[in-house]
Amino acid sequence: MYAQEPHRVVFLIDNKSFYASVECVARHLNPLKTPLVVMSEQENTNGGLILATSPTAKANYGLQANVSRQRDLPQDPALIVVPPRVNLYIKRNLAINTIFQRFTAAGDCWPYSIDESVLDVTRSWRLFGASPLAVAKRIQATVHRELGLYLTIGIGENPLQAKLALDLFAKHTPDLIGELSYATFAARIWPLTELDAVWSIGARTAKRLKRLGVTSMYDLAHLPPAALKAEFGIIGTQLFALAWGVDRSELARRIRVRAPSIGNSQVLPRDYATQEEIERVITEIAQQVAARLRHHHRKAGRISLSIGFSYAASAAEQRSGFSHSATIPPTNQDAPLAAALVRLFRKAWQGQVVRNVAVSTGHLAPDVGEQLNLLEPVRTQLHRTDLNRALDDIRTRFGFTRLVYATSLLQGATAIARAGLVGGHNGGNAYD
DNA sequence: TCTGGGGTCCTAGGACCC
DNA sequence: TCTGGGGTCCTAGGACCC
Repeated sequence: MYAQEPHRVVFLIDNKSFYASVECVARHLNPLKTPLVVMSEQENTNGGLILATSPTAKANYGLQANVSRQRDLPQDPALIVVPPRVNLYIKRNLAINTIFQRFTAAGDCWPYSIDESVLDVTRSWRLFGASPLAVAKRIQATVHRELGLYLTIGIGENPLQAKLALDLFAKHTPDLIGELSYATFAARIWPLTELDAVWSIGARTAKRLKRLGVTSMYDLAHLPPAALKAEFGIIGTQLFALAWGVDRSELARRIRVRAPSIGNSQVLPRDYATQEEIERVITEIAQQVAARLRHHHRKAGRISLSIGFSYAASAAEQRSGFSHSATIPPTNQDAPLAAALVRLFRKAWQGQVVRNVAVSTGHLAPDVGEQLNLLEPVRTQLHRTDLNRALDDIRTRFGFTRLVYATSLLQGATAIARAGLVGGHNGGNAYD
């Protein structure tokens, strides 16, 4: 019955407890045997946010559930707690993907996030082993030998199967490899009852499915497609395909981003009540976003401002905040961007106490030309431009936004209070 | 998950056009 | 305007992922 579907050999590879493992290796400790957590402590993280937990830390301290706060950590000096070095993780990610490209053509390897990649090895796996499984083991061994890191690998006949094999099986087996195929899909997936453990089903969708009487993947696969479509629209069609392991998307097409955007957001370290204070933050974030636009050689033709209220204000207002957007003459300059955002804010704000500010830009268009400045050696500036161009090329090719973090390596000292943070966390030394 | 951050995609109603 | 119907774009909000 699956004869018409694509039959590829797809690997979805991720790094076991990536940030924590990188930190272990950097300390000459075994990533699988060392209890270590990576904790980000910023002014607004309310004591500390846990970004990563090593397998041993999970096992020895009962941290199986998603522990995300410092207050949930046991007080034990044996548990190593370290700050994040996001720039170092980006470098390791690039090194890992360089290794992957020994096993595929460059065009068949897609970085998916800072610790995940998709490899289509349909055309190349026979060069490296007797079976896809053997090739997966060889990739694991190579990365472990050269970088000390452990890979988890999902194998499937399409990207969806590889992803589910990774999430649902590979992470729970000793060899850290999981396999799914059209032939095994039903037997392995349909018994699952924890629907929101399945990629693309979140808590909300799981709840709605429960209301429809769906308590397992089997139920989902056997609901009339028309009923799913009526309840969920296009998402319903996607859920039906999900339940049958069908994924007709081609990787190259899947990767293309339809509506790219660049933005920054912040949970404020405390409640902000005055217009002046709030607008100061909006302006700062606008400047940060404008700088990123310039680094990417982009201008934005559209801006969006999202304001999250404090909990008290949310309760009083019966809504958690507001979000508005506007089309603007394309720009990547601080002043017009900030002015447009402040205008949006004044139009919509009615005095509510604010805790979250998000600025996003879209309708991105190429910005041609780069103005050299007089303060830095020309070589430095040209090097920066080249590096940005290379990163832009990667992003254009792979379409994946995680790589934007890398440009933060280049931002250096700015007047912005959070300069040096990458994705809101400590970047560490770029050249570690 | 009483506040991390950066993203993408989909929906539904309204505006507007022919 | 006691008004048909199809199509597109815009916008705010929702959902999900890493």
